Amino acid sequence: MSIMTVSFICSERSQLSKTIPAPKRTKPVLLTAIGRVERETGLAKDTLRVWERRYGFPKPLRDGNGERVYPPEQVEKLRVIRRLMDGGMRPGKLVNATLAQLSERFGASRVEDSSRSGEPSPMTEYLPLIKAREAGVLQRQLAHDLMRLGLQRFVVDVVAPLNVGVGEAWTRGELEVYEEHLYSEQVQHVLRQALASAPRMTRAPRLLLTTLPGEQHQIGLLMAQACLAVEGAECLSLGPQTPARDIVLAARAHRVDVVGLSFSSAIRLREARAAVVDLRKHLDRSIGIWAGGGLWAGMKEPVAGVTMIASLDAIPAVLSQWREQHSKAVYA
Amino acid sequence: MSIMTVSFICSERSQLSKTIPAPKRTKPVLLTAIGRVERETGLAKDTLRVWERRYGFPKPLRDGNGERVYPPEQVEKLRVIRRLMDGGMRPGKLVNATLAQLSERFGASRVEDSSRSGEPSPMTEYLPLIKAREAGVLQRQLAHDLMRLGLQRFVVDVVAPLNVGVGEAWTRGELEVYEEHLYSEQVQHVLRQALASAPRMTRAPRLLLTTLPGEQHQIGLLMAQACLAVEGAECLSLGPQTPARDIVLAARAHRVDVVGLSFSSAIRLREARAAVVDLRKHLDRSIGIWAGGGLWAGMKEPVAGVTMIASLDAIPAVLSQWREQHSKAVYA
DNA sequence: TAAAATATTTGTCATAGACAAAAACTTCGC
DNA sequence: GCGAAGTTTTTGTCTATGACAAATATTTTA
Repeated sequence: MSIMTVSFICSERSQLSKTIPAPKRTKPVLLTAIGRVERETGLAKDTLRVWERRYGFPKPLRDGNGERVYPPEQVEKLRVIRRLMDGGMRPGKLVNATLAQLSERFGASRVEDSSRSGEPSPMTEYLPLIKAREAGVLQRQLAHDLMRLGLQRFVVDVVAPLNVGVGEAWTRGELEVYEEHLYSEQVQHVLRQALASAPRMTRAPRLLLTTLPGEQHQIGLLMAQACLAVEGAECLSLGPQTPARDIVLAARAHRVDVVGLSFSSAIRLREARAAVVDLRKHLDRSIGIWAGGGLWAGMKEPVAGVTMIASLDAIPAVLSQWREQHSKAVYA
Repeated sequence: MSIMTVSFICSERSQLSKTIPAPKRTKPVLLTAIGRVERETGLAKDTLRVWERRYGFPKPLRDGNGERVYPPEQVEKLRVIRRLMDGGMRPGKLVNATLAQLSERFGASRVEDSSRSGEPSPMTEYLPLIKAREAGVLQRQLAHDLMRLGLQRFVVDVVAPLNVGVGEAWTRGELEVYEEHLYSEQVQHVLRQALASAPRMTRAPRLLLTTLPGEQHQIGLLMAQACLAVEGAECLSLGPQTPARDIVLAARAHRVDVVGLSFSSAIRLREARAAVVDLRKHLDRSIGIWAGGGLWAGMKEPVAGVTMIASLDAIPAVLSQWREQHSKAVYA
């Protein structure tokens, strides 16, 4: 699954493309099997079954083989519940509410951030652009801010708060998934372009950047890469979702000084902690681990041998600290 | 899970970064719970349990609660089996072989492609660069070929065969996962830069590009975007893994003419087919669906109302056919 | 030799019970 | 009233075994 075998090549010319013109008619009621519901909602099969047992929802129909088939309303409600849970609510209070009642709760998520009207948040400027579905305008505005502020400030003052804001807006039900996808794609585009034109540094430390399996979000990675590049660190990105074993192999092969990992808030703190602890066990002691992402701010007990970086702001300090500690041993 | 809540911001300055210097010592035998094995190997929990029951492998230890804990050798063997299965072999023949025996079978995958020495395949040129772990050199070589050939030919003649070759080399055990990750990252980088400098077209058809949930590979998407951009089609990419429901919403909101989906060979044909059929049911009839990816070449029965594009070569033809069919109705 | 029929392999789904970690709630001491 | 400590509830994930249908392999038939 994690490996690419994209093959756009095939031998027979006659089969390169085929279309059948007439779309066939099917009955309008579309039922979804449990496997697909899992993929669509992100709720594990076990969870769906145990909810049914405990709360009586979802209550799927059964097909000829006694297998669950979920009508679209239930899938939709599950999707909404999932959203609210990502915002911190608990399923027991949600499953027996009607869709209308659930919608009311969207506003209940923390709204204080955007209403703190003192400083003009990037959200007030960008949210309309995202909602207006103007990809071109959005991208130009981002590029403009990048030019105006420089890469470092652009990432810290614009992109980072925007990510938080977009995530919150989504939790409140103000943004569709596809709007968030589109936003994400535009930001990535601008960041990658900026990184391409940044001069390639070869100063220590050498960093290997990636995310662990399950963490799909590339933006955190790109933001970190940008901040590190500005400070002159040599970055090597593997993209998202590298298995721990391969991180260890890659770190050795490329002789990096530090492995940098990015975590979004979509991952639960406990799992993230366990994964980092695991990596620390396997990775050579001489290689540092820097774990970045806002979720670490909420952690009580730090992990031994791992530097938690809860804010991009902290990157320069961490970098110079590393350089100070290693300057005597290596260069002096 | 599919939503970004990356938050690199936190309120307390004092907690922005924290390190504990001394890595604690733990016993060297590391056991893995079934959930993590699923994530690491891509084999579903149900599958792991049913293999244990049927074939006697894997045979995990049990912890205090009677839960399975897998020693690293077994996880490693599962990883190898998974690889060989991706190459078309069946688990029943593999699980009871030793690791050494399994390694022998790597060569059994199709090798004819690379050995067809008549034409100089891009693989012969690039594989050493990937193995040499020279990210910079690799990227420069790609950029050079891009300049030399132009975007269209670069994608069709270099990137596409390279993807196939890298996938096959990985199946044969010649490439590590992290080498493939690194390759993928460099290619993406070059493609995105090329796309950025390509002029923005506004000719019909308007396309919405994305992949379905479960399909993570962005390269196919980028290659398609490149080929379409060259032909002047207006592309809007949502990035990977947009749920079907959100594709429908986005297609309506952005008033696109066609939804383009990319599929890598990592996904099974049957599942891909089912997903496309499902999308066709939900999407407005007036909006076309183009499904790209080599796996379609092996399909017997096409899906009604969906254009299967098994090769990037075919994109220009499909485009001009679309334009011909729609020129009378819209522009004349 | 190709197509059709049969057999095997294989992944996924079902049931229901159990348990531990996290969250929520209660009590206690200051 | 407030924070720490203890108790209860909630919740996700795990266990076990049985079943079945789709995919693949094998044999039989034309």
